[in-house]
This record gives sequence, C-alpha cells and structure tokens, in this order.
Amino acid sequence: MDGRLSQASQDYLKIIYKLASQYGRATTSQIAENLEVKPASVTNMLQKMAQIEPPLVRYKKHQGVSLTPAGEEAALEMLRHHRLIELFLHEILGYPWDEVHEEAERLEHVISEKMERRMAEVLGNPMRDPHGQVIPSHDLELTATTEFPLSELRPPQRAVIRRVHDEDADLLRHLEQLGLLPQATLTVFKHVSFDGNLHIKLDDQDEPIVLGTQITSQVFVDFVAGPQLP
Amino acid sequence: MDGRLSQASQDYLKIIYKLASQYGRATTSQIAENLEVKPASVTNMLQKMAQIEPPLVRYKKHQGVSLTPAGEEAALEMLRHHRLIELFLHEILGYPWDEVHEEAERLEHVISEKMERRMAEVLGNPMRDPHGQVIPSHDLELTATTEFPLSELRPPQRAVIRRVHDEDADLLRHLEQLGLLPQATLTVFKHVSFDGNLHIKLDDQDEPIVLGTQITSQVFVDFVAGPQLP
DNA sequence: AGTATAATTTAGGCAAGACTAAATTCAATA
DNA sequence: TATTGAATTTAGTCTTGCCTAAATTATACT
Ligand SMILES: [Mn+2]
Ligand SMILES: [Mn+2]
Ligand SMILES: [Mn+2]
Ligand SMILES: [Mn+2]
Repeated sequence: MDGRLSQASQDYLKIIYKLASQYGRATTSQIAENLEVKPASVTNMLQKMAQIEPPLVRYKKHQGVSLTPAGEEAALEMLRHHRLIELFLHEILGYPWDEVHEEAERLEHVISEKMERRMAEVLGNPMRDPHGQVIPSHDLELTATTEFPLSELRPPQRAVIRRVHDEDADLLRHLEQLGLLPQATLTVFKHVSFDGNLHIKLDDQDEPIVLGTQITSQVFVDFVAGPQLP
Repeated sequence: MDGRLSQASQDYLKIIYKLASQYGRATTSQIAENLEVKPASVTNMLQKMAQIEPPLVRYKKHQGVSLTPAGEEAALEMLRHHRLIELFLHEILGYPWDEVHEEAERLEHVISEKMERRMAEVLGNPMRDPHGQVIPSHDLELTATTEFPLSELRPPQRAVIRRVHDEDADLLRHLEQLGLLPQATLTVFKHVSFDGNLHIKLDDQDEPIVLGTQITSQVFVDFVAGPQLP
C-alpha cells in the first residue's frame, strides 16, 4: 500500500519465481519448506499477496500460485540485487564464493537503485554472478542460456564451465579446490559407464581429475570447439 | 531474547547515544521527534528496552533515559557500521558526500561483522568518515578529538578542517563547492565582528573566500602551526 | 499554595507475519 | 464409489512496533 514491498513479500516472490521456473507453479508446502515457515503461514501470505493492488500472485485454493507480471518484476529485481551483491562481495570485498550467499540474502532487500547501479558499474556491468548464474539486466531481462550438466559429456568432448550449483557451501569449496570454476575449459577423456565417473583434464592444469556424478551433475557447461591451444 | 536486536531498537539506541552525549540524557519527546514517531510509542519502547536482559537503557518515569553499558556497546556498533558504510560508499562506490547518509542508515542494521571487517580493511582501517566524524575502532573505542568551530578562529590563525556538520545535504554541497573539506588547511586573515564573517584563504586555492557564521559554525577545525609552505 | 501548560504515561487498537490446532479438500487406491 | 492420507485452508493467538485518546505528572507562573 505504500509502494514498497516488505522483506517477507520479497522472499516469497523470490522462491515462487524459482519454483515456478522449475515446475510451472509453486505449491504451499514447497514455499513453506523453502522459507522455513509453516504451511498455514504461507497460505495466509499468498492470499494477501493475491489481493493487494496490483496483485503479486495468481492464487486459487489448493492449486498453488504463479507470479503476475508485477510479481515477476519484483522477483527479478531481487534476483538482480542478489547476484550483483554476491559478485561485489566476491570481487571487491574478497569474500570466498561459498560465503557470499548469506550476506546477499540480507542486503538484497535494503540497497537502493542507485547502489545497484553503482555496484554494477564498478563491476563492469557483469553478466553472471560468482557461481555463473545470469544476472538480470538493468531493465530486468534475463538472457537465456544453453548450458547443460557436465555429466552429459563424453570423450573426447571439450567444454567450458558456465555455472555451478550454488546452494551447497561444501560443494563450492570442493569445486574451488579442484579448479572447477566458471570460465575454465576442459577435455573429457574417459567415461566409466558403471559408476558414471568422468575423467577430465582442465586446460590450465597438468594433472587429470576424476569426478563422480555427485559433482558432474552440479557443474554446467557449454561445448567449446577445437583442441586446447598450446 | 534471541540475541539479535531489532532494527527499531538499534535506531532508538543510536539516537539515545547521540542525545545523551549532548545533554547527559535523552527525553521521550526528543527521541520521538528524532525518530519521527509519537511520544507514546517511545515510552512503550523505552520500557521494553529497560526490561530486557541485559537492559539497554536506564529508565525512570518522567526522567528520560540513558544507556547502560550493553546499550552503549550496541549504539557504538551501529555508529561504526554507519560511518564505515558512509566512507565505503564515498570512496569505493563514488557516492557524493551528501548522498551517503540515507543508504548507510539502512545498511548499518544488516551487514555482518565480517562485512564490517572487510570494508574496514579495503578502506585501510580508517579513522574518520567522509564528513570527518570519528569511526569507533574495531573494539568500539571512540577516540577523543579536539576540534572546535571555525567561527572561533581569528586572524592570523591557521587551521586544518577536521569535520563538518553532516546533517544538511545543501550545506554539504555548498561546502564541497567552496573546497571546505576535511584535511584542507587554511589561514584566517580577517574577522568582521559586526556580522561575524570570516575571510579565509585555503592553502590549495588562490582566491580567498568570505564565510558567514551559518557556515563557520558548522565546520570544525584544529589549529595547525606555522605558515603555509610554498 | 494553586493553576495553567507541557511532557509523559496509560489504555486500547491495529497491521504484519509468524504459530498451533482443527477443519476441509484433493487424489490415489481399494 | 468409498476410504484414507496428504496437502491445504481456516480459526484463533502471539509478538513487535506503531497509533490515538485519555489520564497523569511535572513545571512554571501568579
Ligand atoms: Mn533494481
Ligand atoms: Mn549465486
Ligand atoms: Mn561491528
Ligand atoms: Mn557522516
């Protein structure tokens, strides 16, 4: 009613956006689980969000919700804030990539449009966050990407890492230690069909490494043409 | 009760700290005016803040409040956050010094101790914010200062600007345009007792400038010895 | 001392956003 | 089609922090 959305609403919108991108819609219990609140609280909140002007979600009893244009815009705004902040913390303040999320989670609701713009400028209007997730543009367009799981590669394919799963700090630390970072290029030289293990070599490392599917399913790549340049 | 103070409590503590520094204690109506809430709301809040464990304020009906050690620590923590953020916005994100306050006002409640430390390191563990206000140290000590109003200088005294009043954006823009910034050194060469005007010359400028008391009372300086070096 | 005025406190409410417990609806299966 | 378990919604509370209106206290002046 005062134009500004509450932090709680913004958190609901973010998770609804994510769930709806994945499943078409978001259910009460999915939202409850993600936000760590009880389902009854979610129902209550969704009904409010559907009734304000303009409505943020389309809500019909027992059918889950999806975002209205207004809701989607607000969700993308938070997504841009979140990912810009993550990159800023990493690049400018030297945060390790497994420690940026929590801080961004709080800051995203609080920064002004000016600060968003200044951070983007200092960072060179970046396209992706430290984990490779695409940052919505200034006007909240989200460019489509083509990356797919590393686990789908077969020898002798070559690829560049675009993005990694960003919700498991242990995984992130492990990936960093292995050198599995966005931008890294690699060649697959062996696939073991029994356990799904993939033997790869990173272009900028000498030793090959062997990766289980727990890892390869969480690293997303694009094909890259040609052999490694010497 | 969960260890973390609400944003509202933190705002109360900040303003109580400021008022108590100035007047020894803070009254209900002073706090209400500064926070733009009604006095009844303040009374209510003060009673809560006096009753939690540990108490944040000493409260006695009709006598105003002062901070307990716990309250003062929390207030200094906010002060450190606020001033570090102001400097960070100015130095790293290029904010003009008259636009840093609002943003800092929101961010100060939200940054982690880690982010506080990282910002301080990137800034070289600074002592003062963009307006020259002293930043409490990491362990929340506030070093004493000796500065006094520029309006008290008389020719041919020389001084260095340490701090300027930071609560009037128009004044800040005007001071910047005049070159009246912290660190600037100057010589007073004329005082007009009728209107209090002060004629000064900044060391790094050629033209002298004339300042009314509206300005000279809001700029704080320390004496500096000797003549301007060529 | 007695009274007007200002400051403060009390009392009662409201909105947001969470919770628990109980009721309802859906969907799968017998 | 009837049953049943899971998901969802409803109903009623709670806490935080604000509000207005009314009561009270302090202060200053005659
Ligand atoms: Mn934005
Ligand atoms: Mn990320
Ligand atoms: Mn701190
Ligand atoms: Mn300042």
